[in-house]
Amino acid sequence: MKREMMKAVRTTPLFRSLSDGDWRDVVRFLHGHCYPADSYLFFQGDPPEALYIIWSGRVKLVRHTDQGRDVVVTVLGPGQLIGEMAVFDGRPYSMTAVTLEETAVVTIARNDLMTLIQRYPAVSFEVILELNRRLRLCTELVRSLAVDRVEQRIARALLRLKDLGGAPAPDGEGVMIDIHLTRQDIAEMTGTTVETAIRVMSRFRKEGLIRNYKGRTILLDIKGLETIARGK
Amino acid sequence: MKREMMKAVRTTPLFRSLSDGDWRDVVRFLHGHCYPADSYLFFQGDPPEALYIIWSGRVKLVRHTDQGRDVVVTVLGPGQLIGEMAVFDGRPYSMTAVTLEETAVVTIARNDLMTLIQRYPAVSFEVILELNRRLRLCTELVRSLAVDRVEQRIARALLRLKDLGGAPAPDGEGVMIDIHLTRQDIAEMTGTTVETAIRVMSRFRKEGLIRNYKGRTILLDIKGLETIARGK
DNA sequence: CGTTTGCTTGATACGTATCAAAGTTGGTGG
DNA sequence: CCACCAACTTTGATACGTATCAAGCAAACG
Repeated sequence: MKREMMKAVRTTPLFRSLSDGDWRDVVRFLHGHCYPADSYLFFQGDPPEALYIIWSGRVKLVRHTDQGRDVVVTVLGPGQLIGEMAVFDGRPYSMTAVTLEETAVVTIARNDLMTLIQRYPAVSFEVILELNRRLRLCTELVRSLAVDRVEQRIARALLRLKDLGGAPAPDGEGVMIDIHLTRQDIAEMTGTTVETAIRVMSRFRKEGLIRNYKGRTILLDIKGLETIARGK
Repeated sequence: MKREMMKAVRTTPLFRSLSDGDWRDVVRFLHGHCYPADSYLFFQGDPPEALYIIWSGRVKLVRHTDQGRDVVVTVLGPGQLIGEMAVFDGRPYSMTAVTLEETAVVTIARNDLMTLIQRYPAVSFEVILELNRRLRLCTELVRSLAVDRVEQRIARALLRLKDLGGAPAPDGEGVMIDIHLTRQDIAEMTGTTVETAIRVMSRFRKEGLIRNYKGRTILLDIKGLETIARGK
């Protein structure tokens, strides 16, 4: 089990370019952990202890407000990194990481990681690429929040989630987003309220764009959603 | 002049940890350029040619929409990098870079930069730190756009700009934001319209929070702006 | 000067938040 | 297996913030 987990992590972008010898060196620093659904990997403001690499499951990153309203900045899945930001600059985690379902992760302690990226420049470069990817996504999210209306933002969010956790619908047609998300999560991903998120999703359903199936959302008309996402 | 420019770049975060010998190697790849106000360093969608390091002046990064409305994702000043994202992953620039005033930059061609970061791991690490910083700012911007009202977003923007281009007011009291920004720019930084931005700024002025001076904004009551920024 | 560019104000319409209440679902224990 | 509870979803009525449209004004500029 643990061996299998490590093997999967070895093919992760972060480590894929290491030689077998280097990998044997690196693997000593890795630790496996498993969390049930709705548990916290760390909280916004905690000191940076470790980098997390998701092996299985999904994790949302939530940015809290002084007041009650939270924002789900992103949802991450297998192979992706959590906590890199804090780990590299040593400042507290800027978001809270919450599991959406049972999740297994591999961690590397901050100090060990710092050693590794000095020893293996290729790992460094993969980190740069990953930060890059995040920054591009984040920039696009900023644009969307700044100029799109709720309907467009939700359409975009659904399409993004499809890319992250899409699977053919277990019954009939469509692409299922196989991630446990509440309407509240959708609302927090799109900077709106539960009620509005529900209203929009209902309308999408009535228009045949999406469909519900055991608490999951199935996308029926991706072209249609893309049209809405781009603002008609 | 050019020598002076290079000397300044040497103290930039990206290169500060290089030895004198390494620096002599690096400096061969650097090129100086100067742009008047309102000129374009590159456009969103252009292939990534080079990394830019600002020596003097200010540059805004604008993300365009399919429709007309643009978003100013950030404003950058001396010592900061432009175009890193595209340069590292090789994909087109995700934003357009426009000078807000006369601006001098140092550039490194994409290929040369790739060579450098392989040769000098310390540079790699500085890149990671810079991407980190950007990502933190971008995340906070997302949060602000998602949950804050316009008034709060503008207060936040003013405080950020103060950190970037703040200087003691040339007359009387207050801290001047020494950057040429139109109300349109403010609106595009905060995801609102010119008219709304103007209304909010006018109210701030009437309440004694800010003041105008030769086309610049002077912050008179930073505590007050911080109170508004945090939502009453 | 006239023309452009940016600033300002007002009237109105629309999108979305807010508050309230009821319906639905899944899980738990009797 | 059913009853119950808590969490989540749904719908409606209303209020509020902000966009939009329109028009006038000031300053910069060739």
